[in-house]
Amino acid sequence: MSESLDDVLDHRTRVGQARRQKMLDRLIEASIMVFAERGLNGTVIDHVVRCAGVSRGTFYNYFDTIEDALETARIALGREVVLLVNDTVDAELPPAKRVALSLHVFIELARQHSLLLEFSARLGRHSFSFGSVLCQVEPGFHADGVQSGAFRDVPEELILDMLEVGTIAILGRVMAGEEVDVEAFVAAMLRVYGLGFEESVEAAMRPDPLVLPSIPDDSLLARGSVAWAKSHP
Amino acid sequence: MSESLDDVLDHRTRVGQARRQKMLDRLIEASIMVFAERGLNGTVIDHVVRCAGVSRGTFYNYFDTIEDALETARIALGREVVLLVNDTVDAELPPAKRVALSLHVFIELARQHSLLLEFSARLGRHSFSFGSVLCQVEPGFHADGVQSGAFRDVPEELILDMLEVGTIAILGRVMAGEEVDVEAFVAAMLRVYGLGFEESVEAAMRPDPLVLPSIPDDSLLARGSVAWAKSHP
Amino acid sequence: MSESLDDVLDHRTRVGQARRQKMLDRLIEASIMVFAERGLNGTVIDHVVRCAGVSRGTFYNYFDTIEDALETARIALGREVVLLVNDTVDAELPPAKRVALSLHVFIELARQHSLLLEFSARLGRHSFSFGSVLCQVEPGFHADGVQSGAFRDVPEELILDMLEVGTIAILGRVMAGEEVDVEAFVAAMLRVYGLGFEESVEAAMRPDPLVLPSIPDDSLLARGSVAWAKSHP
Amino acid sequence: MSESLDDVLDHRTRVGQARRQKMLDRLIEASIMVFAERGLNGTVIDHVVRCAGVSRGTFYNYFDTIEDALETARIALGREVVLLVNDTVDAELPPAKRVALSLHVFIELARQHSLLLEFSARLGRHSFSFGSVLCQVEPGFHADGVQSGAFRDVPEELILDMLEVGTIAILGRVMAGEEVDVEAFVAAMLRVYGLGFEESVEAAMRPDPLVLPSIPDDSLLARGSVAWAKSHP
DNA sequence: TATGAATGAGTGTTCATTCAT
DNA sequence: AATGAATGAACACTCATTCAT
Repeated sequence: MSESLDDVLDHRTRVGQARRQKMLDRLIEASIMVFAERGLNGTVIDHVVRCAGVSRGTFYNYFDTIEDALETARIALGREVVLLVNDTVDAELPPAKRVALSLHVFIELARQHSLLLEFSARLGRHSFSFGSVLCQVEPGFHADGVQSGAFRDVPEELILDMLEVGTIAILGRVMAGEEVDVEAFVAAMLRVYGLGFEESVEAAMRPDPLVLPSIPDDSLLARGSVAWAKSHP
Repeated sequence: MSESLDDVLDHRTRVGQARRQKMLDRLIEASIMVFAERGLNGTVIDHVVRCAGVSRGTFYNYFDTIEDALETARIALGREVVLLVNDTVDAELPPAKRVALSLHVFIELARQHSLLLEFSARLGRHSFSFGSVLCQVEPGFHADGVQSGAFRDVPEELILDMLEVGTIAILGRVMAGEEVDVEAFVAAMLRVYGLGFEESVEAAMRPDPLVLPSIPDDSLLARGSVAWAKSHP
Repeated sequence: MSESLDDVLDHRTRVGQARRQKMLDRLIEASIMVFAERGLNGTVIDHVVRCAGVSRGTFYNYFDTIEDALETARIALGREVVLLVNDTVDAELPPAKRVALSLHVFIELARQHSLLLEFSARLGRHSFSFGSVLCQVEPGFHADGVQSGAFRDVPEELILDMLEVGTIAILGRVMAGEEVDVEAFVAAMLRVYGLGFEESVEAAMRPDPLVLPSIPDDSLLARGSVAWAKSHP
Repeated sequence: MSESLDDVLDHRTRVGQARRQKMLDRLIEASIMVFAERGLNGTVIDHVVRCAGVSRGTFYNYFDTIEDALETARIALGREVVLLVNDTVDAELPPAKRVALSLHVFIELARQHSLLLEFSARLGRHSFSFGSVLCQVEPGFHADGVQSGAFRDVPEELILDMLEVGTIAILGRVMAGEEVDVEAFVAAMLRVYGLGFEESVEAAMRPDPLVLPSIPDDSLLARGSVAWAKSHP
């Protein structure tokens, strides 16, 4: 019936932290949108705070620099994407199929969410990259593939580099509205892994239908896409 | 013994044009150096004019914006590199060998001229790219390769994209001082073209000794490297 | 056995006041330390509250502005120093001796407590001053000295000015780590009072040993010095 | 009848330098006025540029920081004052008389030019000081005085300190509109030098009439005073 | 054509102050 | 009374661009 002092303090602490987290989310969401729209060198702190509808000073309560905001945003968005891709790709598939499917899912995800597409394409290596997504989804994956004979012995950092910059290049073309032969790209990536031509083409085929992960309503991607749609009619 | 008025005017015009060209060269050289050092977003007009030893106003007599200066600089430097690579690579070699050799020459050229290395690696796709070098060296090359069966039928823009961003990624690692397995990279690129693994490894081997083009003393690369060496001891 | 309502309220009031006083002391101590460290224009409210380990808002419950905090701090510290000096200087000594001894004690006190030294030297006339110390220790002292023939008839505010700014200048040199001839300074001050050269030199001699006041453990100076020592190793 | 290229360049150079010097003077004059009005911590770059009627950017073409502007201003104004005082004080006078006269002239100068008064009083030791004026007017002066027996052997830095902070204190009172006994102050300063009381009083007497230096119309002091008068009716 | 001073919009950063909890 | 997040005015500094000489 009556609260102790501790209860009160605890309550305050909890409420305070929740509010803080909420503001942080708001800023992150705004950062993602602005960076997606204007790229790394086109966005300034003012854009972010205006998009978030908060004051200049508030930004500095959460970040030190605009790069810091980007860093935080890309980590948050990257984590979500990793989980989504992870949910979709069956761990039992053979390595080449898994790489191919991951790529297809990631690219299709970007196709369907311009927010993600523009964020990735415009920030390039300053965004989280498909390479890092793959690494986080399955560390040790490349070594296993080599050992099982699915892949050839190609330096891992070379593969990750090519996956990363290759995906960025593809997304750039998608963003530009070009027709893109995604299967050809995926096949090329598999050949970087060491697959032969026919194998690569075979494994790169896109499943039909391509099953996409379901996106929680309160995810950055969902909320961001809604806001994005409003401002990009 | 005496000159006509026309002669005089003509002489003046010629002298004027020569002076203008000289100033332009000076600004281009300065631009290359500054962009190589500070990248796209780190360089401002002041850096260029101070490096060239001219006044602010002069810059605007030759360029509209700093991006304009970069554009001019990359075209000039790109043209030189195209010629150099062209000089070195024997047009009689089989297609895969020619791609491989071009890549080796280009990368080695960059290795030996930090100016070129840093310009390419730091500017990335804002620099001229290896892809465009290859296109200019031999347009129609890819189609011929496909027709002759040397390459498989892979979309040309995909290949050029991968060559471009792949080379940039490799140069980035070289610039960072990392050990880079260039042959593995070249082989991967050849597999993008559709070669099988063994063929790709075979064709990607770097000739020993690798013959580099001789660089004219009055080229941008030569003059720039000298100036570069002075300021980067 | 049971308390009346009045008793309860009274108790609450007393407890509340004690708590308030405690917080005030904490803020004053923090203010002294921060101002000693960063001077008048280098310190902002945040420094004080962080040093005191309280929240921003609390500051405003006790002070209106940062200058207000300084004012309160200097008065509190000034009062302590006055008492300390007063304790040490024998009221029976002849006037010149008393001035000289006060100066020696004050300067030595500052020498031994960097907190006091830096607070005084860095804040200058925004600190409490030796002049005001003397005034509070013995009002009417100057007039008495003149009447008794110990001092000449020199405008009192002139003397206080010179004592104040002179002491600050000396402390500045001490803080800077210079060798300072304190006796020469004291003699000069006595000559401002009107003493002849030889007299001034004679009266300015520092007693050996110089007896310093004992500093209560719960004084600002003692507590501040302990905290100061922790943060200035 | 015709100019050579060299002549043209030379002319341009001279014109350019003259213009630059003029703008510098304008900024210095504005700096002096603003600092005199608002003190060290009250003035910001905007005040100076608005007072000078130029743009923000222009300030940075001449100074790095506001402190830099102050430094430049104090040196310029200090130099003028040194010359003025120097012009007035007869080098043949005995040392004590010279010190006394210098002080009288300086203080009277400040009295008659509020610009100088407020600049000195408000900036305190951040202004040029009387001590430094004296040093520049006659280096070696103190040592000579000691050797000739006019002064006693008192540490020179002590004397300069006292002259400096003492003069500032006096000017502060003058600025505040108080009645100030300047002769008593001068006498006190002479006693710091080691003079006996009667000698000090005798030598400190202000000549009547006190001859002041004539101030050139294009001096900072003259121009500044005119501008000052306009804005301080 | 070359010069370089002047401009001012744009941006980052600080910090006193308010206020809901 | 204590907290600390939010605010926004104030200020420093940069840099592309213009223009008189």
